[in-house]
Amino acid sequence: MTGRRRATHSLEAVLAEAIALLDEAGEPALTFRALAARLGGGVASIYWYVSSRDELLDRATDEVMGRLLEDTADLGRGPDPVADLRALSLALFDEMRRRPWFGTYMLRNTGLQPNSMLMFDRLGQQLMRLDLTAKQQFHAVSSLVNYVVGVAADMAQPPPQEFLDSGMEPDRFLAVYAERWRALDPDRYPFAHHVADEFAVHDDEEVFRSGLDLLLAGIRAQAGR
Amino acid sequence: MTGRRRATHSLEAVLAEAIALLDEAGEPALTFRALAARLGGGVASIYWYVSSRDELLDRATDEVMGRLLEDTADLGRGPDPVADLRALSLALFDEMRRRPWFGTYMLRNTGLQPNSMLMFDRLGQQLMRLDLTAKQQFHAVSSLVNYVVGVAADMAQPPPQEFLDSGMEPDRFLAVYAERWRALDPDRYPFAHHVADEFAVHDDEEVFRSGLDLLLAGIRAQAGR
DNA sequence: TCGAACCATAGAACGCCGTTCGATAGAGTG
DNA sequence: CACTCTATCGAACGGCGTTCTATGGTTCGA
Repeated sequence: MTGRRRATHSLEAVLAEAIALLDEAGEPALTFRALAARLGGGVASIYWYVSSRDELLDRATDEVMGRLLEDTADLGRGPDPVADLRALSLALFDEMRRRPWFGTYMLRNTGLQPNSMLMFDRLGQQLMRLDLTAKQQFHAVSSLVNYVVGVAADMAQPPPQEFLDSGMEPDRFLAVYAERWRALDPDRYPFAHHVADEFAVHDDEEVFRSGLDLLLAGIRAQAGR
Repeated sequence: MTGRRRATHSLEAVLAEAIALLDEAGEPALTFRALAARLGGGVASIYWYVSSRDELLDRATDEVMGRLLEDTADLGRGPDPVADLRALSLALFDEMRRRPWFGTYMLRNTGLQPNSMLMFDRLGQQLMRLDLTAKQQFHAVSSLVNYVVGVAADMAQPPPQEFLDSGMEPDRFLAVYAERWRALDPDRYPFAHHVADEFAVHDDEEVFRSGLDLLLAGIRAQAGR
């Protein structure tokens, strides 16, 4: 009944607001001060739930991965393991495009988050259905995960400051870059000229898929089917 | 003849010391204060040569890429374009393993550094020797570069703090992780158990090569040779 | 030889960050 | 009611990138 003088939090609320902050403005926007302001409390309170910024990012990442696992729970039971591998990879990639910070942090994370490990295992389980040695399976999953995470992290980079400042639409953005490719010395950069038109109209997801399919084709060939 | 009262720098010296700092202690170690101390001058002086920390990293990265281009100038004239592609990719990967910060920054960098662009073009020139459409060529190079940079960045992550603190040798490190895999619930993590032994003895470079060869096999198949 | 113009250097400060410390409000318990 | 334990918070610390302003040192025309 007396007016509340102090805010009250919970780990769930902290993670939820942290993820919201990350989604809205990217990784650099997640500061303890911004987070505290959102929670309506003081900075130091957050340390009750989380012992460092790194752990906060860790937990946020694992939380998102957990949701992704739920959303894709049905993938992995199809007749063709390679098709399941593809579907899972695409789901992962989609999430990383939706949340650039997610992919970037996956890359940094070397630890053993429960849900990331579960995702790794689900991919591996598909490989176990193929006729490959354990070593081949391990290599295949590693390559695949590294490819997905690496490419997603790469493509998730925000456009340089100069474009954010100019308020240009993202579509024009590619065109401007293609123009720069064409402006290069053709003798030194023959390939850039050769593919400038492709670059100008390319779709990141399609590029991702084409590399993914190259990898999957290789895996399929190794397994002899 | 009179004692020098002020330090004197140059862009070359700034870049050289910055690279030395990065090589010795990684990206976080590159601070303007540490760099100024090395150069024997004040912090603000560095801004005469470079307008921000980002530009400093940019220039350092491009400098390293320039040297790498020189060192590998002979690659790219062999009879088999795919073999050249492979050799270039391995050279890139090696450099990124030697300099973790280099790979990590390549990932972040979306801009148009002259030497990175040259490397991209040299890879692309190999693709031009294959019988593929421009679109296929563009996709293939993108996939390849993304794979190399992504995987290298992933593998370049330093071991977690707990290991640095414990003073454990890097070899034991893998073994400890493998032990953790084995300690997981076998019903929830069947694949982790299945490949724990492989993981315990794996070699990052071999894993990289196996994925690279999957990609290259796919490209070769596309080109019909 | 002098002084103006310019290049390069640097000290000090600003604002932001993650993190720590100590105080304390409020809920639960006898 | 007193005691304990949980959770909250204001204030401060040290380090960071960056900026401002002053000034040392050099060059060069008159």
